[in-house]
Amino acid sequence: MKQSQPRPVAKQSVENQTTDNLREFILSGSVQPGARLTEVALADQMGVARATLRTGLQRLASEGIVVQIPYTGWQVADLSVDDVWELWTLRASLESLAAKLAAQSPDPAVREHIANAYDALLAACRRGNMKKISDCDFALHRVIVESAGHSRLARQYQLVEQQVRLYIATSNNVAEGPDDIMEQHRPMAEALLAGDADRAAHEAWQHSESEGKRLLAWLREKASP
Amino acid sequence: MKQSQPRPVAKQSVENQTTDNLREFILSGSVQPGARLTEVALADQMGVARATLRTGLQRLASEGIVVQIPYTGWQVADLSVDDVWELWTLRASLESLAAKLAAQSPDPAVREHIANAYDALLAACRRGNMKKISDCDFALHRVIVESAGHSRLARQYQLVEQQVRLYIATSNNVAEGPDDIMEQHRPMAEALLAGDADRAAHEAWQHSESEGKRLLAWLREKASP
DNA sequence: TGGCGGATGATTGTCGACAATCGGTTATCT
DNA sequence: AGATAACCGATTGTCGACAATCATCCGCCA
Repeated sequence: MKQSQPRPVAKQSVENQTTDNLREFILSGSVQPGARLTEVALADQMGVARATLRTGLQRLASEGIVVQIPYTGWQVADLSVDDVWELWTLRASLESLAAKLAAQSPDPAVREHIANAYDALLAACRRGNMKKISDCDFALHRVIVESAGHSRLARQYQLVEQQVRLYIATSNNVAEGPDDIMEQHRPMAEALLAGDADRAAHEAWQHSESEGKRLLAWLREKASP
Repeated sequence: MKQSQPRPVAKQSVENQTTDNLREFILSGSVQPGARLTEVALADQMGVARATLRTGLQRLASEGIVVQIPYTGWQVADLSVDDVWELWTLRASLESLAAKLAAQSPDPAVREHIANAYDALLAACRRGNMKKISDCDFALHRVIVESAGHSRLARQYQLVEQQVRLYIATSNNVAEGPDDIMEQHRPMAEALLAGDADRAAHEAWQHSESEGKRLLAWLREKASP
């Protein structure tokens, strides 16, 4: 019986806990991009010393989530349209590399995981449940990145995703129909399942690029009413 | 007369100075990969409080230059062959994106800067001065990355370069002849100067990949005598 | 009234001291 | 003699206090 054992303690320094909690707080959309954060208030709210909190803030600054204003305060990063373009092109480049490496992988489990994730996306699209589609879309991308077997790539991808999430959590994303989503993912998924590395890289780039272009067009339209 | 004015003070916090000095110290090869660093000794040597030094170490940890061992000490990052592969593939992907964006740039100055840097590399190769060749090779790559007009890309490229430099500064790099270096850079440079974005991206990837493969082969041979 | 300089409050930057943890050594038990 | 537990020194983790900086406000002068 599992209940006969106490739960193991997940040891984590206060610095790391503080950093993780702060990151989650910001990425959850609880504060707006551009919002000012002060060490004194946050340290008080989080029940830690200010120096401990500074470690967290500096970590989040290196992740691009906050910006340090010396002697004045900190701000939640506010992404311009150019910033979004940079993040999206970077993400596309990383996805392209991930797709190439995943397609090259000799491990049959890789092919299987990607096929399962793609099938789940197709099933969600046929059911038309947009929340489920979004989840499966995200899951497919994550499986591809994890299948690349490249820890730095996965880490960079996560950092870029975080920053994109910071922006999108405070904006309504452009909605798309299930048929479009299926069609967009088909060439990339086929290349991946066929083990065609160059085509997988190319199609992953095309997919990300078209997605990014649509988002940028929407942002520009929103910025000029 | 310039001498009639005192030199302006470059204001920089002690935290940032400490971080920069520490980074330079490590990247200069003064300490070996895997070497243990302690906060007490470094803070004493650098004449700052330990907490100030911690800021620097944590920053360098996020850059991949040092590794934190909780309650024990810090280590200069020691790159395995797999690490080098990861850094090299990441670098190739970033260079490929930079080449694509630079080739797409409508600004004629971009074309001119790349042409100048390529000409300098060719001239150095004809003279056969290996130090000069190395400098021009590096300069060409840097011009391409800067020409992409993508600050995050430039930043990521620099971070990857730093880590590669950490490793190579302590190893003898594989020497290559001037003719080979000229030949390797020709397809990429031609595509860039022709404004052919897709070919520039492809050739940049090919160039970086072949360079990385040769380094990895050399490392694997060195690891098994 | 407008501009400039100084003061002030709010914040961050830096410091040294105390608390927590780890790895190695020594002592004790079987 | 080998295994285990306790101890200890060296280090990092965390804290609160003092120092430095910035932006804003107020007062003064032309």
